[in-house]
Amino acid sequence: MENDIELEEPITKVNCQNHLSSVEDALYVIGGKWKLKIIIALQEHGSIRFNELQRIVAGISARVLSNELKDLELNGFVKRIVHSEQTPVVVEYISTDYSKTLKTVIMALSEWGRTHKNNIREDVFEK
Amino acid sequence: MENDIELEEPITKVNCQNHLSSVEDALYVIGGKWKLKIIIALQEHGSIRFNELQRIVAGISARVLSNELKDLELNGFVKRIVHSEQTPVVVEYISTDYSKTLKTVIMALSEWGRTHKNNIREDVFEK
DNA sequence: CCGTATCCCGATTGATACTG
DNA sequence: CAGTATCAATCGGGATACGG
Repeated sequence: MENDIELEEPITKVNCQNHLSSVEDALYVIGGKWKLKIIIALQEHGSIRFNELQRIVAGISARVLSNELKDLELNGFVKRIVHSEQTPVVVEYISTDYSKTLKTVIMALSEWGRTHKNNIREDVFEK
Repeated sequence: MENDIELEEPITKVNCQNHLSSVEDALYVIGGKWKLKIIIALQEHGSIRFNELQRIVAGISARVLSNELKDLELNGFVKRIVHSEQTPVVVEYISTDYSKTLKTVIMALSEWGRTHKNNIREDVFEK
């Protein structure tokens, strides 16, 4: 990165690396097929049990859901609460305050996905 | 379209399915390890050639980059321009206007990733 | 009911080499 | 330079079965 500095857009190139790096960091934590969907389900349902969650996040298997929940718990998005006083044991999952910081991300993605779907239905494929 | 006042339960469940569905649609197109990063690089560099792009999007292989670019072109995020008058052939990739609609998504993700990284560096893991 | 443990398959990807 | 071809390896994830 030495000789192609044209002084045209020096800041842009820095911004690019910043964005790339930050987006990469974000995707590392919330990327993948399921994580955001689980977070959304958790946020909007308040408290959910395992099987209910599996029903809401359509298509996910118990094994994958279990693994994803562990990941999300480690990263502070989910709290796992065990009611061991009951039998059989009841386990609830709730979203944490930290997961609320994803609100703008989720809104942006949701909004974009919605309009994109409409665009496709209309005429994206006709030039 | 509607007010975002936090209501109680009934609307929430509908919103959940809406969000889940929309986010799913979004991730279908821009999900995965590379797509957003390629879009970012393209947006901020204006016009890039293949090998330059491969350098910027660190870690991507030529094969994967080639496939991703085809996908992105099909979905209207990238335009491929071939200058066949030159030898060897020069190919540039530029981002389309449609990819600009992702601006808020990228900003939200980038911003979140940045603060998340800072949080981790500090004390997220100590309660 | 709430998961975990295996097994296993197909898709994704990295490395390398090669072509126009 | 701009990719493509091929192969090997990895990995996410489904199916199933089982234990607490």
